[in-house]
This record gives sequence, structure tokens and C-alpha cells, in this order.
Amino acid sequence: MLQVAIVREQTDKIIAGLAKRNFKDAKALINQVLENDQLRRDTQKILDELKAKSNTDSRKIGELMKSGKQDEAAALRASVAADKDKVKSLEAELDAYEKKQLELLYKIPNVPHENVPAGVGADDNISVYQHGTVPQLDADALPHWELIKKYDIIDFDLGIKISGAGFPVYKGKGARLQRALINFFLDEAASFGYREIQPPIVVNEASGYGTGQLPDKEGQMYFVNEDGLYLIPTAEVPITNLYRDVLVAEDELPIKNAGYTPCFRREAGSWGAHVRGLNRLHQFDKVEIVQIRKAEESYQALDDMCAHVQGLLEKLELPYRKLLLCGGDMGFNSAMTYDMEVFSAAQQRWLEVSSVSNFETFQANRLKLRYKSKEGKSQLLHTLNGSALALPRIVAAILENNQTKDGIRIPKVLVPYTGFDIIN
RNA sequence: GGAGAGGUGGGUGAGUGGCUUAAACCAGCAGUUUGCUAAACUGCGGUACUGGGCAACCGGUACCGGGGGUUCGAAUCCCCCCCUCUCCGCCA
Repeated sequence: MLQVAIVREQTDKIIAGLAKRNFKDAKALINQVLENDQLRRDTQKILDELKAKSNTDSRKIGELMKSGKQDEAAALRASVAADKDKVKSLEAELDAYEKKQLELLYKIPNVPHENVPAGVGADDNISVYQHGTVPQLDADALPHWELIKKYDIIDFDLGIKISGAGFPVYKGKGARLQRALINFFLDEAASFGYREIQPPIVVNEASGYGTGQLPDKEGQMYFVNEDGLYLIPTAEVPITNLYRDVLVAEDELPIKNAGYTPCFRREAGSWGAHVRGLNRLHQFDKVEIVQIRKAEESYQALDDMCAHVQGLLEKLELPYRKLLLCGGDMGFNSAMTYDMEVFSAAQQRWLEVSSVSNFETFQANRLKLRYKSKEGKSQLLHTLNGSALALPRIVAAILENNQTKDGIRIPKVLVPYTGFDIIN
């Protein structure tokens, strides 16, 4: 959520920035915010003055009664009682303006960083780096949804039986490979200085608002109606919300947390050839890295997080490319996002396996996540997160890219974790 | 799920309608003293919104778990909710 004071002070810059997202309502919405803000402040001024008067009058009543001037006290009491009606209606007015302000601000996405290119969709993203060579597979190479059947390691039909489409059952070496990847990713995160967190995988409404899944994206999350809890779509939600309403001391920074969780997504979108197999699921596993940083360090942190993720992909011997997302393809909350895509050789497609974002103060403003500087001023922090990594498409690429006549070769770095070097 | 007790500032904790502008202590910051450290002494206090001012700064309002209510006036009284603790029940 943008800060209203910044909307007020940097109106043109914000409108220009939002234009890069192809966000068409920007100017109208911003103008509504400004108009409402002016009304809100005018109302508050009048209300505060009236309350100040009531407060002094009330104190005076106490003094008059103490000194026995009952008549004067009674007269003043009547006058304050009259003011009270005005206070009530002004309070209702102010409340309405405040609600309206939130409602408007919730509709406005984050302002892209100046280096983010304008654009409307995936075609406008910029490939900033590419690594590795695309393997040349035999003509009879199989896509991963065939390989998993051939080697009996992941079972979609069993998942359908016990849960539904999009809930795969991992079996034998397939399950072991999942556990190996999770442990590998967590160990790597630890070596990059992240503290490991095991958070709850259901969260309350306040947490959903804190990281921006609510109010607009509730359709994306599974909801436990009985208890008012949401299944997390990503560990970002609980791990970032650890710091909701927190004023951190400067010497606690930077904060680096990482955690493995299953992730749940309802994904109302279409199902077809491009989402076959492991490409899109309702439940999947992911290790998430989250950093909380001072403003002046957050873009260095973003680069560090990308380097971490790229290192993982290189160790897994997967060809990948790094995209700087254009304004129109970035998430609502993000000021700058890099996507990492691995090449899945049998599908002949790039698959997004990680998204690394700097949200600047957009989440922190909702979270009320600040730090107190040595000068004693409290300032909003920057939040960042990235997948490091999401498993299913990594598994898809490993299966497809590493298939041989003898079976599927496990990347060397994973062998200590799997305990086997081939799936056959 | 049932019964009882609680929720006050960074921490401990006092506070049964106006004397609270939330005591006191601890921690913190600044200063004095000091060869250094420690101690002692003095002073300062949080957050959000907001008014005036280029600014330093000077004001206002709100905030004692959350929301409502009573009252001229609420940390204090009433109602609803959330959470914590103790005991019971259930249970990996």
C-alpha cells in the first residue's frame, strides 16, 4: 500500500511510474485519493479543535464542582453535551474518509523502480542473463508427465482419488527426491546467512492483509471457514508477517529468514496442455527466502538474492535465464522483480521456478514494519522475498533434461541428499 | 469444549470516575563528575494522524488487548470479541 503522504508529495512521479504498468486508472484513482485526503484532513482539523475545547471544558467542570459552583458547572455541562453531538457526527465523517482512503489505496499497485521497463505482458520482459546449454534430447525423449509414469515416482491419479486434480502423490524415489531438494535448498540458504523458520501454514486474515494477498486475491487461497484461516499460497506470508507491527532495533538488521513450506493455490485459471503434469499444481513445495532491509541497502540485497538463486540453478546443472520483469508483468506489490526460468528440454519451454522481488515499503506500510535509527527516527523498512526454490518445475526440468536410456541422472550435488544417482 | 484468573509504555509493575500530563523501579539516551572503567548525580522520554514554520521547533487529537456503550469527563463502570495463564476434559 502506498503511503498517502507520498501520494500527496510525489503525485506526478507516482502517476508516471504507474503508467509503466499499463495501469490505466492511475490518474483518476490518485486524484480521488488526493481529494479524499484533503477532506479527511479538513475534517480532522475541525474535529480535533472541537475535542480540544470539550477536553478543557470537562476539566473546568471538575474544578467548578470542587469549588462548589454547581450552577456554573451545570451550564457548562449542557454546552459540552451539545458539542458532543457535533463530535459524534464529525467522527463518523472522519471514519468514512479513512475507510475510503484505505479502499482507494488498496486498489493502487506499487510504483515500479525507475529501472523497470514499461510493458504490458511477458513479451516485454527483458532477458538480462542466460546460463548453461540446452540439452539435445533424442527424438523419443519424453515429457516429465510420461517419465513419472514410466518410473512410477509421481502419481496424479492417486492424488485425484484422495484429494483432487493438482494434488500429486510422490512415491519412492520421487518422494525422496522432494525431500532431497528441500534439504539442499535449506542448507544452501543457511550457508547464505538465512535463519531457518518453520512457520504455520495457515494464517489469519490480518496476515493476509499484511503481505497483500487480501483484500483482492482471496480467490487464490484456500479458506478454512470454520476457523477463519487461510492456507498459505507461499511461505512469504507467515515469514514476512512475523514482523507485522514490529519496530526493530537498527542493530538487528539486516533480517534474513528462510523456510520450507507446502504452498496451496486454488488457481482459478485455465487447465490445458501448458499446465500439464507438474507445471501447475494446487499444492507444491517451496523454500522461500525473505529479507528485511534498510531502504538504502535493499537493491543490493535483491542482487544478492538473485545470485543465491542463480547459484542453486547452476549447482543443479539446469540451463536458465534471468528476466527483468516489465511493469505490466510484475506482481501488484512489487517495485522490481526478477524471474528465473529453467529450460525444460522435452517440453521445449522455459518454466518459471523463482521470482525475486523488492517490495520497498509497499508491504512494510501495511505491516507497520519499521526500524528506529540511531537518531531516534522510525522509518519503514524494505521487504524482499524470493523462491529458492519452488520444487515442481525444478523436478520437471531435472527429469526431462537428465533422461537417458538407462534412467534419469540425479545432479551430483543432490546425490548426498537422495542416496541414489539414478532413477530407473 | 467447561470453570476460574488475567491483558497497562522497551521490561517489571502501581493505578476503583476529574488530584494521571499513567506512579515507581529496571533498561535506554544525553549531560555532570572522572586518568580509564565502574559508580553516583541531573535531565530526557513512545507511536500514529494532524496544524503552523524553509527548518530547528512549537501546538492539537488519539492510543492502557480489539470493538462498542454509559458519562460533561473512562486505564478505571457496562456489553461483545480476541488472546494468555491455571485447573478439568479431549488428544499427536
